[in-house]
Amino acid sequence: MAKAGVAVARREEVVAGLPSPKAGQILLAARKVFMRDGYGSASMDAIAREAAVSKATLYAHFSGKEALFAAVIRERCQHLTRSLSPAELEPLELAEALRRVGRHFLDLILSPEAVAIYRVVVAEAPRFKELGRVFYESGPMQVKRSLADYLAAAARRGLLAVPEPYLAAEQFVGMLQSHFHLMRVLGVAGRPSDAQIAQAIELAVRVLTRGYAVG
Amino acid sequence: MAKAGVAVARREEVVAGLPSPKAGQILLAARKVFMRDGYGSASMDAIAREAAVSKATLYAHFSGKEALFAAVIRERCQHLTRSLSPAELEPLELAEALRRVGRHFLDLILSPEAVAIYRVVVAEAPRFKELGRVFYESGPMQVKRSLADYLAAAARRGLLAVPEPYLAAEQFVGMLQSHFHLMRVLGVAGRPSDAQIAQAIELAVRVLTRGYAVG
DNA sequence: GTCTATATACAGATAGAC
DNA sequence: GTCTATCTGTATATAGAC
Repeated sequence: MAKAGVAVARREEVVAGLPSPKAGQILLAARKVFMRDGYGSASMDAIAREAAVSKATLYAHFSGKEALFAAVIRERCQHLTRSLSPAELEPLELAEALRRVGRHFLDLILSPEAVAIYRVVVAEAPRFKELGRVFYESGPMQVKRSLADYLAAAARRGLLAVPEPYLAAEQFVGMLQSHFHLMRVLGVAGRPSDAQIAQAIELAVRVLTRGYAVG
Repeated sequence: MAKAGVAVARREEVVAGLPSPKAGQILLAARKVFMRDGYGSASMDAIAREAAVSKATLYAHFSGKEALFAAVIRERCQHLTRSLSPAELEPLELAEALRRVGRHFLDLILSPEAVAIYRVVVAEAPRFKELGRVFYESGPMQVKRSLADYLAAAARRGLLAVPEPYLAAEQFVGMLQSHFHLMRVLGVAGRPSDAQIAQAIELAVRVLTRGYAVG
């Protein structure tokens, strides 16, 4: 797929909030090429071909390769950010709320899009310093913060003894991540089965609740 | 440092087990350039310059850019692998043994070399499938395996109730990793302080031992 | 084996017609 | 704004002298 053939305008997906439709085409094509080839190996030619526009048009909308890359990353980070609201968790029993958070988190970080963006952001972090921060704050930090808020509330209700809620949240997501994310980003294994995910979540919930049990 | 000046032969470090001294120079230079620029942005010119040899010499020792990259990754993975022996852990008290493993693991994955190799391997994993496996098996898997062996032994001695030692090991290293590794590879934060590391280890040890406490 | 010099392709970026 | 055609530098890789 997407061999070196004649490029056709794609309308599979729309990038919202842009002045021109061409800018959306370009951003979508750039995303595809950057995610597939990485920043260094991606070429402006390939992006123009994929977007079905000329390179001149491409440069009319974005000042250069770096700016285009930054625009792609920012747009994707914004898109991938979907937090669980406290209102969704509050009525649930403790263990069930943690399961819900865990599943949401794993769905997020194991999706092909998230893995692809993780790869390029990590690879280019030394050269695009602010993009690493954008990624971290839009994704992992939000999940940890909302979980930390939930844990703090649970501690106030006497369900747990959590002196450092944010660190406990990091422990929880760390336990989940460890199982699958590394193997996924290294290409060693594909997406885990639902049963594997369920087992990992159960174990993490069990260790966290026992680890921070009251008394 | 390392601006576009006259290259000089470096002898800071020796790459062992190579037939020719030039091959060692080349491999060392390639490592430096690949880690700094990433695979896609690195050039054979830059590597030849850094190694203070001509490009023809470079191609006399390695068949091309891909082969050189693979050689660098394999050599580094081999070098970074240093496991804790079971004999070192056996005489220690449980919590102290876990602290020792935790500190060893964090020292390993937070070192500048490990972070640099992680970045390039993750970035190129889709195109160099076997290198992801080499990295995983030489680093994280070994640590988890030896920790799992220790946990299984502890369970046999009645110190813990660990039904799945390997998964428990993954939880432990995941809790530790979560705190720092992501921020480090994203360039959001530098190396954490000793106090931060000590706190993370204490929390992880506490949660794991309570989570898998007997009874 | 190692060099200098070069072949060949393609990169990012732009000029100028429309 | 968008295109075609092109400029200029640099990429990987190699030929041929020593």
